[in-house]
Amino acid sequence: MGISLDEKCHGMLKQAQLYRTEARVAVLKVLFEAVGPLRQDQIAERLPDKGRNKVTIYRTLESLVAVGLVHRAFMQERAWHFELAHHCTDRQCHPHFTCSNCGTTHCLKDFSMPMAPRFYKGFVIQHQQVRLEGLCPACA
Amino acid sequence: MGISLDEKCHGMLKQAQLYRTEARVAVLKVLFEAVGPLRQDQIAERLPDKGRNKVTIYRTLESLVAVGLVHRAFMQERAWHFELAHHCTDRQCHPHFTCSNCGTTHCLKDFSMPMAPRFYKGFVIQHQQVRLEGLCPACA
DNA sequence: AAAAATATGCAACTAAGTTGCATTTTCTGA
DNA sequence: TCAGAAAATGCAACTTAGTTGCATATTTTT
Repeated sequence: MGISLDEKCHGMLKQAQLYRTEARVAVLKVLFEAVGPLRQDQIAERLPDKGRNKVTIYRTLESLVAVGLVHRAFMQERAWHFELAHHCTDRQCHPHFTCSNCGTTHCLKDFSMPMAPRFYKGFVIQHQQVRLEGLCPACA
Repeated sequence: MGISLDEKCHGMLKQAQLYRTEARVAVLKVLFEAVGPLRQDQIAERLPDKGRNKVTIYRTLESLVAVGLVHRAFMQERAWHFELAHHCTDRQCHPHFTCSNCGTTHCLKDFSMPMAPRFYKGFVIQHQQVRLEGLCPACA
């Protein structure tokens, strides 16, 4: 048996040299359990402390993004979506798949998208992000 | 010598069965001349009629998006960015490149990104969108 | 040229996110 | 182990990006 989710979150915060606050641990745990990127309000409703102020949640996310533990995912919906960065490499974030039928978004964590070349007409390509659309297994 | 930009825009609107209004023609022309996706306010300031209401611009863009002449681009920013759809195929929008140094975004119109497979673990992949980051020719 | 269809502008509104500031919590080191 | 420094939290007020309802104006159709 490995370490608990709590311990894992504590370790991540320690390593990032961030204060271990209730809000940070709780937000990390929510993101660990999510199947796809979440908005602030979706995170809020999954938090144990229901009355948590939205400013705190935004600032918590901001601090986690700043140290690279969390990413802001695509924003096709007018709101930021947050997710753990642990399945992303330096050169590529894991791709996201959005079902055009049911609308849900999945992280394709173990899918490896072909990479763009490193150079193109004077552009130096360092990082790529991919968004896929189609039908999810449930709707296909 | 080919047809003028005006005539081109008129033709596009006719084909899409949209009324040919000053706002639509002007917005299309702005998008034709842009080097990358633009926000509503960036479009507004490039319009000949400076006092054009933002609601009109949004509704104009909405109608152009509805008929497929314009796309909302895949960007990492809080505001929507619009661009002509004429370099996109059914399976893929042309990729966007954002320079991490100067911040400008370029449409890589003739760049052909490798495609994702059509099927993956039960997902049917119909469309892909790619965002690249790195250094643009001017900053590299 | 009149009627029908559609687009425009205004004011007021909403959703998502941000800022300033006073208070509370977390960490550090004597 | 506790005092003080550093950082996080909550509140209220604000900003930005986009939307809605409705009266008026423009475009197309007949």
